[in-house]
Amino acid sequence: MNDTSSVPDIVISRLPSYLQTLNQMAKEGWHTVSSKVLAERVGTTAAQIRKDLSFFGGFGKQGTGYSIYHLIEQLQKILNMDRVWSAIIVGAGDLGRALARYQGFAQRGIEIAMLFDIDPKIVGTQIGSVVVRHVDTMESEIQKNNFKISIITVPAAVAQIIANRLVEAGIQAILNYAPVTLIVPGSVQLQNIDPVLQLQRTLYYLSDD
Amino acid sequence: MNDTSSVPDIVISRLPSYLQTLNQMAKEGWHTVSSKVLAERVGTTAAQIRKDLSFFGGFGKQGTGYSIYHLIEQLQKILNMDRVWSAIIVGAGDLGRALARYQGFAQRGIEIAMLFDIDPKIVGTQIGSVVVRHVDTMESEIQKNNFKISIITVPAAVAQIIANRLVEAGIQAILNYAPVTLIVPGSVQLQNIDPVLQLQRTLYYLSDD
DNA sequence: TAGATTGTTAATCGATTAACAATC
DNA sequence: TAGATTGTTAATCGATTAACAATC
Repeated sequence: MNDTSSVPDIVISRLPSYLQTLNQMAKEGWHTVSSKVLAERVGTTAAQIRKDLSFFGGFGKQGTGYSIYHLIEQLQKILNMDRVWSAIIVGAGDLGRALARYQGFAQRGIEIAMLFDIDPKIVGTQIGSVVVRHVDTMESEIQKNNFKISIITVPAAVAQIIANRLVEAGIQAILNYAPVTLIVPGSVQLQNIDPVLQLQRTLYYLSDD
Repeated sequence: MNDTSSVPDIVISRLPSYLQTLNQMAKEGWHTVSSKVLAERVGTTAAQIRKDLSFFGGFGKQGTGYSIYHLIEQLQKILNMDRVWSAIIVGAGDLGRALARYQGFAQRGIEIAMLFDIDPKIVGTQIGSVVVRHVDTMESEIQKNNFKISIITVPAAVAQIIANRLVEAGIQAILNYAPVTLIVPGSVQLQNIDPVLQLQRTLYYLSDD
């Protein structure tokens, strides 16, 4: 997953949540924040935040902390978030349609550009701001528009087939909602969302009434 | 989060995915599996699987591997998954409704028992197999039915307030879809799902065309 | 028996935390 | 200046991996 870079994967994975909290604090009117205060809001430790940021340079001032505006700007640049990314959704079932209408993507820099499905009955219908396209046109649209990001919301049984086609067409990041372990090349970023799996992780700790 | 137990949290968090793969293999007709083969399917290493399982005892046979049926049974018992758990959903927007209709919960042992919302226009309407109830009745239903698990799909602005009310009413596990960092007592299991955050984690690795 | 594979111990690796000199 | 807080180094902690005797 992480070949050349010297920054650990786990550090990268924490930066977006720092950014989210910083944006929230900016909206609340803060201008400056110490690693201690930021850590409390994020739910981590001051040392970890300073360590994580130090992989990319020194963004703070001793005695004062960090300029929130400046840190947001820097983190966005580091994470390639200083631009809008287009994403496509494959599978226009309940979940795919709910995601297509979800405003949170556009609000945070991800544009849902297209939505694909195989069912001729829904191909052509409007969901949110996009029209459902037939999945047979998926590869050509990916290549024509140079899409790099795809969200998979098809049934588990066909998720791997779709993933193969996406990778073949040039997709570099996949957010998979199907409850299966997808196999993709190491060069492709794979993130999984399975609410059932996440709930199952908590059951061990629950008291049986 | 993990007070008394000697089993690391991270081990517990991997067991449900082992179980998922074992169930898949059972459906494909396998009866026995080695740690090596299971590891390949799960996407981990044989050593890690054997180490993880060894926290709970010896489930395999040298030279043969593991009986899939037996291992499934044992893991389900360990994870408190040898029963059906009821969960409630708070927030009947697009996402809450999509989750209420999602068959994957029931198929894997989670029953969506109730769905709450504050909007009088949708209270009383049927979504999947449940009727939307007013959120004012949430606490009393939690206590009456002894619900332990809740899914939060309300807007970010009210997610913390809802979380507080859920915890106060006795909920022990929360699956949060709102894009905010919730503060809950250490005794409450919190899992977050934020698709935007997960996609942002991948942008760092994408090549800009 | 010979081959395969477990469960476990020891070695390695990597991540987190603590501490503090530097400095705003 | 005195107090606060950074960036970084070293110490600690915990998780993963490797190795292998035990044994099916």
